[in-house]
This record gives sequence, structure tokens and C-alpha cells, in this order.
Amino acid sequence: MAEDEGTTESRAERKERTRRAILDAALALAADSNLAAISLRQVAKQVGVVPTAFYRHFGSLELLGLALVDESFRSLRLMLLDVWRHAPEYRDFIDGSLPIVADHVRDNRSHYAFIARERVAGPPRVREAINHEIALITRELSTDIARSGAAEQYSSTDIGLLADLIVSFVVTMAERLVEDPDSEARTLDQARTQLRMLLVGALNWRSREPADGGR
Amino acid sequence: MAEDEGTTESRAERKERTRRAILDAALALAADSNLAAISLRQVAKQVGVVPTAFYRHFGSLELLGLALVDESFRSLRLMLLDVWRHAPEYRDFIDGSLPIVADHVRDNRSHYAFIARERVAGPPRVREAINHEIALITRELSTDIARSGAAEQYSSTDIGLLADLIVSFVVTMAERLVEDPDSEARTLDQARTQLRMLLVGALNWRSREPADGGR
DNA sequence: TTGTTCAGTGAACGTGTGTTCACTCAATAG
DNA sequence: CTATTGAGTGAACACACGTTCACTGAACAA
Repeated sequence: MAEDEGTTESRAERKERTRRAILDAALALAADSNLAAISLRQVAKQVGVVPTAFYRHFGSLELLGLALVDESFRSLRLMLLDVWRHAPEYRDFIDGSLPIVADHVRDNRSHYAFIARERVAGPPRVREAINHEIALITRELSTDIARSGAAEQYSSTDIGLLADLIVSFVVTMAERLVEDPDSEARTLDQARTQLRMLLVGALNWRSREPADGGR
Repeated sequence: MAEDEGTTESRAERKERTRRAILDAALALAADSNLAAISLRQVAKQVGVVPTAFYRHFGSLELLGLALVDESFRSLRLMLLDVWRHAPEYRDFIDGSLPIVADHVRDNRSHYAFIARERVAGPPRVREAINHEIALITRELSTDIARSGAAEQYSSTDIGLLADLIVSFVVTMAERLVEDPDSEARTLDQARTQLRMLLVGALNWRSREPADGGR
């Protein structure tokens, strides 16, 4: 229906609004400690809703956590599409990618903080979900390196190890950007140099090792 | 004093025994979640002591956490002395060092798990203490690289960045050894290759960059 | 032998916890 | 217009929480 009064709100809209408020409240509360240390009642109070209402949206705090993992990585993957798109040139791969990542971390600080924390300290299922997402991204980076780089110069094993090295490093960098946002410029500057060191190693890799891959 | 009955226990000994039991209980309980999520009463119950007795040893769980950080890194630094000692040769630096680290992680799993978790998810002062210790180790590695390697070939800034890269990587590797102890052999194997990649990058570094350091 | 020290006790407090249940009452469907 | 649905309510439960306080009794110093 929805006739006059522009402020009418459908039932589904209202529910989604509360759901978002719960997600945001949990994100904010967990920021001062972590998911396992906050309570359903704290979240409900912060949202301005009675504790029982929580169950209309999530069966437990752990499931809430999985939802947060989901939306964090949904956003992160969109950002990665930008990275692949803006870095077709191998030359300025680093200079093209790092700022995009840094921007995304800055614009989604609370989500990255959540991921960084819960990856090691969250409930087992949450940790698992996060590590799985990171593994998927590593795999994607591997195929991307294999495709755009010299695929037959390195063994697929070594490409996987390189991708893992890069992803691990970027995770560490993201942790630092989250932990100390004021030093973003310096952190980025150092990370750029370090990523270069790493890629120099990759480029000079096979030339120093007896070849056994290449097919 | 202390005549017959070999089982006599001095007052100080008894206190130290309880203190250790509290530390171990906290370590064990936190392993299933994290420090901020456990309670003083859980720890006391696990030790088999009344909650109030806790205060005879630690003013709060946070101070308990700082004590655990302390003893973790005391042990870790002893291990690092072994590493420096067993790796005088630049050639087998990696093969000499990694097994020592892996052994130490295996023999002190709960401490490493604690450090890995609380580094990102612990109370602020605990996080701070851990990051400070890691920074100290990075600084030590820097001076060690500068001393044993070609000190005037690379700028001290770049040496610092390389040390940071190595320490960050080893931290990540330790996290993995803790998370999945059954895959130790594979994790170590991959880490060895990845560390080689990294060092190849370091060795070929300045030759690819316009020299501005070197004095 | 006598007096002190202090690790550990046990009761008590106000408050926070997850989860249950029967309920209200506005948005929807028929 | 009427019936149904379901997001949010509020009371109640049994229990866990940190912290206080006065206490006990064995190890100790004198």
C-alpha cells in the first residue's frame, strides 16, 4: 500500500534496519576487546532493543560473527577486482595496488580490525571462515600470477608460495594500518619498499636454483 | 626446621607453586577463547583455589597476562641466542635457524598460541607489551644483519625493512605451526623456500635500485 | 616459646549473563 | 474488513561475575 506520509517503512525494511544496527553494535563493542568477550545483552542494549529481540536476527553471537566475516570479505573482494583491474602492467603493479588496498582499509577500518582479531582469537568456526576466505584469495592471486606473469618459467608450486608470501605480507600490512592509522603514510612507504624486495626475489628466483619445474 | 618427612614445603615454595598453577590454568583456559573472555573465577576453580586467593598473586587478569608475556619472551630470547649461535654461516642461515624455531614452537605451543592471540586481541597493555618485544627482536636482527652481512652495501633503512620483513614472516610461520601442528613438516618446508625467495630478493636488491645509500 | 606474617578461606554484595515464555500490536495477505 | 504473521516486549529463571571483608592456621623470626 504505502499511501501518504513519506516516512512509511515496510516490515522488511524495518527488520533490515535493526539487523544492520545489531551488526554495527557488535562491531563497535568487539573493537574494545573481541567477539568472544562481548555479550548478547551488551549488543542489545547498544542497539536500544530488548535482549530477546536479538534472536529474531541471529541464533548466537557466533553466527553474528560469521555474518560479519561474510560482509567484510564481500566488500574486500570488490576492492580486489579494482586491484586486478588497475594493475595490468607488471611494472607498476605495486604502486597501482597498494593505495587501493590502503584506501579500503581506511574506509572499512572496523571490518579489517574485526578480521585481524577474529582470525586468530575468534570462535573456531569464525577463524575457519576467515582463513578459508584468505586461502581463496591466495589461490586467485596464484592463477593471476601464472596468467599475467611468465607462467612456464616457474613451477606452480613456487607460484603458490610466492602468492602466499604476498598475501601474508599484505595481511600484516593491513593489521598495521588498522592498529596505527596515523602512521598510514609511513607504513605504506615501508610496505612499498618491502614488496619490491619481495618481488625482486621472485624475479631472480629460478635463475639461482637448479630448474626442475617449467612443465 | 625441615626435619623428618621429605615432603616439607617452605612458604615461598608453596606460593610459587600456586602462582605457577594460576599461570598454567589461565594459559589453558585462554587457549579455548582468549584472555579477555575468561574470568578470574574460572581460573581459580581450575587451580582448585578460592577466587579471592587469586589476588594474592596478581592484581588482575591483565597483570597475569603481562606476566605470561614476560615468561614467553624470556624463553623465546634464550632460543634466539641458539639461533644466532648456530647460524654463523650466511650460507645455511635458513637451514640452521628454522628447525630451532620450529622445535621451540612445538615445545612451547601454549605460550606461542597465547602470544599470537593476544598480540592482536588482548587487552591494550598486553598487545603493547608483545609488540614492543617483537620490535626489540627486529632491532636485534637488524644489527645482526648489519654486522655479519655486507653492512656498507645497504642503507641502514633497508636493513631495517629487511629485518622487519623476516620477523613478520617468521611470526606468520609460528602462527601456522601453532594453528596446525600436524602439518609442521609441510609448513616448515614451504617456509624454507619462501625465506629463500625473500633472501634472494635481499641479495639482488641494491643492484636493481639506483644507489643513494651506501654512505 | 611467643608473636607476627600472610597464603588461602568462605560468606556476602550487587550486578550481568543466556535463554524460556507468553504477550502485543502494526504491517501484511486474503 | 478480517485473519495471520512476526519483530519487538518484559518478566522470570538459575547461574556466573568481580570485589569486599573478617577469618584461620601453618610457616616463620625473635
